[in-house]
Amino acid sequence: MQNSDYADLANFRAALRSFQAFSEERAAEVGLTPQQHQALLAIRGAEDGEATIGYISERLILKPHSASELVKRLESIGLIARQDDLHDKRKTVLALTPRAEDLLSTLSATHREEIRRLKPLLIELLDRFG
Amino acid sequence: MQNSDYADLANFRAALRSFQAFSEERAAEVGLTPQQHQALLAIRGAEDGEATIGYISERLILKPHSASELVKRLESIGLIARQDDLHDKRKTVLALTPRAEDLLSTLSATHREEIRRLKPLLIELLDRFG
DNA sequence: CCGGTTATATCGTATTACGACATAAATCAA
DNA sequence: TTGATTTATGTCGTAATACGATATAACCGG
Repeated sequence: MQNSDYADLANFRAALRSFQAFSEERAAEVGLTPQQHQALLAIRGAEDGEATIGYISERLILKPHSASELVKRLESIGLIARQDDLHDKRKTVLALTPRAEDLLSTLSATHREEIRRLKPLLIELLDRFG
Repeated sequence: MQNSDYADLANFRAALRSFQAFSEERAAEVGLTPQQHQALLAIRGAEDGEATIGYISERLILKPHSASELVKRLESIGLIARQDDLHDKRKTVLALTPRAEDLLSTLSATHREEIRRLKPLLIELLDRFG
């Protein structure tokens, strides 16, 4: 392992952090935490009826009860609506409220731009790993 | 903005989270938090004399006083050594202890493997953004 | 219909990044 | 040089949040 290998790793991590920092700022501008933003995105990107607490838990890699708390907060600020699953009454299917749709639409547009902007750098950094 | 655009974003974020989860697990296995691991990596990847509190702050995108606290914790568990900067007495130059070197060496090898493994997926996901 | 599993929820706790604030050293202006 | 400003680092109290432990209801196989 050479010095440059460590530098490659450090640079890759710094690029990821840069993206996260960007994302966190945009989210904060509309009053969301990063987790809240990504939960909304996970729900919006899911198939119909697929978005449950357990699904959020898988996609955000959280323990189910942590996802439960995250969803509770989102519901309390009016960004998520729950409806019982008809076939499995243990489950709660989640949907975005219109306001959440609006917020996420704006966030997603700027995020797509930022990812396009970072793409060449990320690919270059990835290529360092052979 | 189409459904697939949201799915692209959600899938990209999920891939990043997957990498972070991997990294967090490896770090935890050797008794480090993700931040501690990345601070060590930042120091190891820096040029000679470049690794200061302020440098950590920039690379990990933390407020300087948060980096100060992070470094304090690393010092207290014997992974970082401080030495005063000769030319600017405000600064503290940071160096890894031998034990930190060992830990980071192991972590870095597995991380390089994981990045190589994830590379095709990440590039495919990035390509969805045009 | 009973034991085991799954999905979700509650509560107390530990961690940690932050804001507000502080200090010392460097730098710059007059 | 002096005085003001900026830079680098540090301390303290606070807020946010993910977790472990634990709980409950619903589902499922035999």
